[in-house]
Amino acid sequence: MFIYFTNKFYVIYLVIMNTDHIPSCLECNNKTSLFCSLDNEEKQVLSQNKGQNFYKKGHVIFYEGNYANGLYCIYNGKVKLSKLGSDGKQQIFRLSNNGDVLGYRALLSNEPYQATATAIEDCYICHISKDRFQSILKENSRLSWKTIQMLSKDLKNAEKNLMNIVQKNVKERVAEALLMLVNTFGTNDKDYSLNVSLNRLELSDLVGTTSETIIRTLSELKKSGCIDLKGKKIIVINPSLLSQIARLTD
Amino acid sequence: MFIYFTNKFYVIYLVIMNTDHIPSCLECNNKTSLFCSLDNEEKQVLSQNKGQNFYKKGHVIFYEGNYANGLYCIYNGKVKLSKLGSDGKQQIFRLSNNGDVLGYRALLSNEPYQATATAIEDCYICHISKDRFQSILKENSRLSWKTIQMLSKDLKNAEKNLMNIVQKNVKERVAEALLMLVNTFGTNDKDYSLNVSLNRLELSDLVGTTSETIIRTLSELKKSGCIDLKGKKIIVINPSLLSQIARLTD
DNA sequence: TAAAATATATGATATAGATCAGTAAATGAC
DNA sequence: GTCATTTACTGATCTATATCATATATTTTA
Repeated sequence: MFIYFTNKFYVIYLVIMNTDHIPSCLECNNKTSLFCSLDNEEKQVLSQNKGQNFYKKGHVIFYEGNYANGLYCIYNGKVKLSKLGSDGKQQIFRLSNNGDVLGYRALLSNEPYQATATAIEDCYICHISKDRFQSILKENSRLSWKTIQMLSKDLKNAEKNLMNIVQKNVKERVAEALLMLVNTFGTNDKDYSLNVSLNRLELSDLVGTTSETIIRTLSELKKSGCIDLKGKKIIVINPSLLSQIARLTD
Repeated sequence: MFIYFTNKFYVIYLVIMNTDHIPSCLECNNKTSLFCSLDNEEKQVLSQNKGQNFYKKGHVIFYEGNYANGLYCIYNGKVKLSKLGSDGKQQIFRLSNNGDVLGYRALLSNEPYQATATAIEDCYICHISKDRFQSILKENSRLSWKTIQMLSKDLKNAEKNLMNIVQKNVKERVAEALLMLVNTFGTNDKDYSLNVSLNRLELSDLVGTTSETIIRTLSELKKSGCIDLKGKKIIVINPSLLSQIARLTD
């Protein structure tokens, strides 16, 4: 249950999936998590002292510069990881979904978070204590292996992003980002629109440009028949044309 | 011994540090390598079937797109890791020095190399077989831990690079790159010039710009008294001014 | 519902840095 | 030492995209 105050009224959100209902790691239904390879006993250990929190859309899970005392694991929801530049402009590094783990890089290298994690929709997120994670990590070679795999994947993506931003123009990058969003979050069953709510500013933070340029580029892509725009909603009509524009096919 | 052919003559390079002289991992004098935490027995295992090769400046150690069947470890020398964009322009991701490990990301995630490794000076590089590395990795939690640390560090750098390229202008990026080069490779004892030989094109590939722009920026930095230029050699005179220009102090 | 606030869209202008073109200097061949 | 090749440098344009300004549409508040 979540109480939300406006100026004169207060509204009680009665959310169907309450934090009380987040199960132990043993019963977690996310099938792609870092911890899926653990056996029941280890999952039990991991679950001890597990924190479970609700984050409303727009709220911050952790801030750049703070120190990690644990690991976040998204039970349900979507999160953006971004870093604020000295000129106030954000850069989004990664978007995370159900089952994804947050803040592990900082925890592993024992440094402050170098990015801020913000809920881009209402989220239920578990918090696993540093000690429990590290004790399992030291003993369990499957978990270290999975951690290594996860880091490798993220490193590869980070290098690919760098490459893209240097070598591709905005239109190509936007096209690629849209395809990534479809891949990561899928589309709405009813109107086939992208299943993430990112506004134009956030899209520009993801692509590394400005909101005006994103807007112009989106309408250009609409004209060429790749996508359709219904208000802030984006519908990918022709993914193969998009991937051609993104130069993913050569 | 290395034989080098020119048009009409052939020259015999008699190199003082011959490949025959690369010791087993047990006697390796690199103190910062990934494998330093291993005990003698494990180092012995690692050394079995170890390949040892000489790479002349400019020669390629492995190519983007090929599959890894092992791990490279620099005994002595300097290497650049770069990726070729579709327009023919390179991007340098990382520069490696004595004791550094190459190609582990591809090995760990069992994917083709996504970057090309090229010697930027004459190198002696060991090659450790995939099997031996992975068998030790599975058993030895200290090695997995160090691997995780290494990946975390690289991931952090990759994200920092992305941030820099989006948020900083060329002058700031050049200043930062020069400081990084001093940090990583140090300076020549005689003339205090940078202890790496990168030409202007390679510098531009590192910073993510063109050689003309690098040249203009270097001469600008020379005018403001940060650096001095002697031919292709670069001498950092005022590092604190450089780090101010790079906006590393705020 | 209307009013206010916020987000999206579009047009005009500015600019960092790429590209093109050519000269000068350094390096290497023999 | 001389010629040839490569690399460094300089100047003149050009262009993608940021920035500024303003209008329109959508969402939120009450």
